[in-house]
Amino acid sequence: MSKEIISSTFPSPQHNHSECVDAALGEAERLCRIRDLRLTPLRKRVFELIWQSHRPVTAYELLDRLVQDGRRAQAPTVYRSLEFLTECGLVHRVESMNAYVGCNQPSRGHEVGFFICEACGDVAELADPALSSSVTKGAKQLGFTVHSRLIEVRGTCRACTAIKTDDPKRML
Amino acid sequence: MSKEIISSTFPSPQHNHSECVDAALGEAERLCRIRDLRLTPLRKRVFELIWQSHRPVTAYELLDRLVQDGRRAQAPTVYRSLEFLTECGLVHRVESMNAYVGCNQPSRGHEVGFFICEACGDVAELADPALSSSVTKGAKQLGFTVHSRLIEVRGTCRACTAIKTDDPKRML
DNA sequence: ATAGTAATGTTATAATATAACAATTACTTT
DNA sequence: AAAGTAATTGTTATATTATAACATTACTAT
Ligand SMILES: [Zn+2]
Ligand SMILES: [Zn+2]
Ligand SMILES: [Zn+2]
Ligand SMILES: [Zn+2]
Repeated sequence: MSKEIISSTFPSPQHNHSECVDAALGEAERLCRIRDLRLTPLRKRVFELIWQSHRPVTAYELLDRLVQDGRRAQAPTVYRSLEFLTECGLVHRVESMNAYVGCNQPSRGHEVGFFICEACGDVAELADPALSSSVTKGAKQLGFTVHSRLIEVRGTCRACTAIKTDDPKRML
Repeated sequence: MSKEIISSTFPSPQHNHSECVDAALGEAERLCRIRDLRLTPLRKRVFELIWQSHRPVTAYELLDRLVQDGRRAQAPTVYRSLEFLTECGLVHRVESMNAYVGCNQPSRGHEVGFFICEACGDVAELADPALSSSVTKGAKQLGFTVHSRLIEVRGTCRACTAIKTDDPKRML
């Protein structure tokens, strides 16, 4: 049984995003139930806000939206929720952006890489064993024991390559 | 002619670091001369400070040292020098640490990955075509055009694995 | 109900980074 | 050399990202 390449493709521009949100929320609730983790209303709301798009969102953007909700939120509120969500694997931090994006396959423990479109800002997540093993091989040369990997690739997604016009959803 | 794996090994704990500094400085001056870039006294000093170890150093640590030198430096002074040094490839930014480390092979354009020892803090740089091509392959699956890659691997270097004692140079 | 734990609220501040404009220095042209 | 120009650095202020510390509230378990 060969290892599988698990990838979230980039969402097509016309896709029905509410399905993404529903799926992510359902999966999050299921996982938290199984693992006996508490997806409180606040944490759930932060998770929903992160899933409002496939673009990473910053902590302070989330804070603004919580305040718009009518909550009396402050920075620590957001950072605590983000800590919870990233620790249980529901959300990933994109280091090169200081921002957070929903995980597409939280139920599988995986070494992910991110592909970040510089035209539309969307991120796809790729768990490719070949990529992991390349890292491991590189490490071996150095006599280095790998604990964790961070891979963030910047470029242009298929859709944005297709529309060569200057009408991206957002410039980074 | 097969592509070469270019790697800076982790420095041995007893290595003569002043040789690293001399080599880096010499190379920096050579490159700047060739490319007609201005390695001013300030920039050179920042570069030297970065090379005081193989550990990434933050902008504000550099600022402190400049002030210790007797300069009237402020944050923008440091960030401007860092911008110059990173843009001409003499220094790399380690995104996951908000810190900066000297480049070991600035004369070659390369897609580098960083291996960061969590025990001693030292960083090695690896330019492995196999790693780059794994990224490219992953991208191809997604229909993604790669502009740049960021790879930061955390773990334990050979020396720190060897000394299982709790006497690392520095804990991260 | 009461005690204990986890989560959230609240205030303050640390750490990282940049904008804007002034002064100085270095380079070019005369 | 002097003047003009561009690049660099100085300076002040502020934006952005993140955490520490302690108070309060909500949930659990006896
Ligand atoms: Zn979607
Ligand atoms: Zn795109
Ligand atoms: Zn050295
Ligand atoms: Zn080490």
